[in-house]
Amino acid sequence: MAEREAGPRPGGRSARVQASVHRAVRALLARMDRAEVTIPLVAAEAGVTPSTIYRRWGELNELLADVAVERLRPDMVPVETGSGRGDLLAWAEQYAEEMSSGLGREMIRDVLAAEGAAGPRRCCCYARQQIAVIADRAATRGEAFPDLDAVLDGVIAPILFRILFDEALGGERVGVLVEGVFAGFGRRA
Amino acid sequence: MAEREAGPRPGGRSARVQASVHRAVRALLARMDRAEVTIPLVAAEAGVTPSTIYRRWGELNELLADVAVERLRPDMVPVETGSGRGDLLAWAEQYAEEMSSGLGREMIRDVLAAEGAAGPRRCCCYARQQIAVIADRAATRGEAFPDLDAVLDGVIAPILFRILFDEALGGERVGVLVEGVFAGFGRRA
DNA sequence: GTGCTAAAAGCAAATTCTTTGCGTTTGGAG
DNA sequence: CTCCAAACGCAAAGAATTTGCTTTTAGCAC
Repeated sequence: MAEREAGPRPGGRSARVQASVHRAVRALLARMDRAEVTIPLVAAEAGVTPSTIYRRWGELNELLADVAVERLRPDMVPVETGSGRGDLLAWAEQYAEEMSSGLGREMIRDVLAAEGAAGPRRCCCYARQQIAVIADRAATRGEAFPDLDAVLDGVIAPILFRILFDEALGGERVGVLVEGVFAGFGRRA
Repeated sequence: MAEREAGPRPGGRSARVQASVHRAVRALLARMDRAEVTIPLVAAEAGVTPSTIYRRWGELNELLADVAVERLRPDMVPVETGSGRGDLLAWAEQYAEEMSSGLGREMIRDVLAAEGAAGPRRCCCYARQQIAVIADRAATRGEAFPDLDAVLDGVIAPILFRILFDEALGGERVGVLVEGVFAGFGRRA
């Protein structure tokens, strides 16, 4: 946890530019189609020159991915329901809903479209961390809770797979996935 | 199944142009980095003018996605091993390996990066069809075989999720996934 | 076959985006 | 305070994208 975001020391000029560019991207994304957003537009909105953005991010995809990863970072701890299973179900349902929205889907695609695997990895980490919180709480209560990877494969993976490749899963289907993971416990290496 | 690919009547000029553009894309992709491929380059390689490509595909992403979907179409029936479980395992292992390769991963990302959900849907259909073949064979033999969606969620989804967001799964892990799907039978609605 | 038509391709100019060299500003370190 | 390296602005050069117009082509009716 040495790095914060993609920016250097906080407070410097560099950080201010990054912040205003990110803000500009969010503003543009809110009022126009993603296909119409261009770097010169973002630059104008942010009050910087295009070359600044080109030098820092290289291309639009990288910038959009950068912004998307930041927006995908969870901003609250999973709600507590009394049981690990309940926590996971509640969290997974909310996760599925957020990611299924038009904006959510676009952000995932932006993250995947960027070069390198850093962005996707970080998104994976976000989910993993949230689940770890739930798992820790369950352990504290003395409950059994499935392996982290089992949850990733059994719940997160299908949710994202359906959003990306097929049709978003409804809440009941998410519930079935959670049940499945809890039913299939000790089978994993 | 009224449409063939993305092209109009076969044999026309339109189809010839599409074929040569696709060929050009594959040729360029084979000898340079994807980031260096541009529409003017493809046009030159294909012997057409850039505006032809712009009018037909709009942007590079769409063209790359178009080519990628075609390349992702399975070109053979799943190998027969004697049991549904064996068939599925063999097929899933090969699928995971193909998709994990640098080229495979790039093609998936290209498909996802394009506008609209048609490309990803088609990829999903390809996998579904292949699994359906295996399931049908199993049914003919009188074997029990898990639900198609269970296989998609339990095997395909984790494979693709790991490739896209984390680290590709090894063959053993694929085997575990297949086992899991067979172990978790009638639980699904 | 001949001529007609609509769809698609070519061409080229206009526009917009991207890259790059160079000078200036800025925040931090000595 | 002074210096330095990193980052930014500016502007010109280079590429890509869009677009109006013309030409070609394949299919169809006669």
